[in-house]
Amino acid sequence: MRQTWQRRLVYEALAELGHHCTADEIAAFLSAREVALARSTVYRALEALTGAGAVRAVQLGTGATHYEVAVHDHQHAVCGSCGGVLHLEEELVRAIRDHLRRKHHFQPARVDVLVTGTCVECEQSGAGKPLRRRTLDHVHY
Amino acid sequence: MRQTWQRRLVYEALAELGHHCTADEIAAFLSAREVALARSTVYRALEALTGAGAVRAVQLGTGATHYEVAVHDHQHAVCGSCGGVLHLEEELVRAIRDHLRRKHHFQPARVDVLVTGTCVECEQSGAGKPLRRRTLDHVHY
DNA sequence: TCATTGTTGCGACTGAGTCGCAATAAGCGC
DNA sequence: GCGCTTATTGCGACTCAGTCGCAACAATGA
Repeated sequence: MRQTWQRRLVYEALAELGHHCTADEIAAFLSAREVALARSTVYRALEALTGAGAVRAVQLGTGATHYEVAVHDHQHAVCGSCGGVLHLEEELVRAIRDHLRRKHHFQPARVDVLVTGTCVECEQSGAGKPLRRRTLDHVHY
Repeated sequence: MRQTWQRRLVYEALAELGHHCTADEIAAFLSAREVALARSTVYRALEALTGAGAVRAVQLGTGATHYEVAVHDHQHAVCGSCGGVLHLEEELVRAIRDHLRRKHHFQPARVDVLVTGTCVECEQSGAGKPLRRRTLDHVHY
C-alpha cells in the first residue's frame, strides 16, 4: 500500500475522532480542518486502510458503515435510544467460532456481533423514544 | 395491522421461496406470478410484517436487507465463496445476553451474529474466489 | 532523475430504501 | 349490508451510501 498524505489524514482523523465514524463524518472533520478530500478518496482510503488491517469496518445496524482504528478485536452493543456504543470482549464469541469449526467444519474468518437494546442510563431515565433510523451519535462509553 | 392481499402475497412469497431474500427478489417472484406490486408496497409490507413479528429482517453483510419467515430465532454464518447461509443455534448467544445484563446492566433487545468464512465444500474444493460484493445466492443448507 | 504504476479528484451513476400525495379499501359501528 | 374513518396502496421523485471510469498526478524503485 502506497503512503499518501490523504491516507495519513484519514487515519489521523479516525484516531482523533476516537470513536466509530462514517466516511462522511471523516470528510466533514477534515473539511473543518481546511482539508477537502474527494468523497471517493475517503472511501478508497478507508478501503485501503481496512485491507492493510489498520482500520476496521463495522456495520452498526442499517445505516452507513462505521470505521474505527483497529486496536483489539471486540464486538458492539448499541443503545437504541441514545445511540451509545458499548464495546464487548471478543472472548465472548470464542464459543461461536469453536462451534462452527467443530460441528459444521466451517472456517470462520470474521465474526460480527451486534447487540441492540437499552443502556442503563436510558433504562433508568425511561427515555423510550427510539432513535430515528440511520442516526447514531457514536457516544463512546 | 390491517390485512391486505398485498401483505398476504408478500408473506406467501417469502414462505414459498423458503430462504432469505431481499425486497426486490420478492417483487420479482411476484412479478413472475403476474402480480406486480409497487416496490414501496413490498418494502412497507415487509416492514409491517416485521413489526408484527411474522417476518425477521436480517443484515447479511453489506448488501440489501434480507427477510425470512420468523420461525425460531437463529444466527447466520455465510460462506464468502459460495454465498451459502448456515443457520446457528440461538443458544450460542445466550452467554452474550447474560454478560450484557449482568456486567453492563444493558438490556439486550436483539442480538445479531454474522459469521463470515468458508464452508466445508468450498474449503475442500479450494474455491478461493471471493464473491463479488453485494451478491449472495442464498443457498440454504 | 526518470519511468512505472498506484492514487486522486471529479462527476456521473447505481442500488437500496424512503416520502408525499391522491386514490383506494380494510375494518369498525350500526 | 352500509357508510365512515383511517390505514394502505401505487406512483414517481428523491435521498443516501457507495462505486466507477477516466485523465491528471505523485509515491516508490531502478
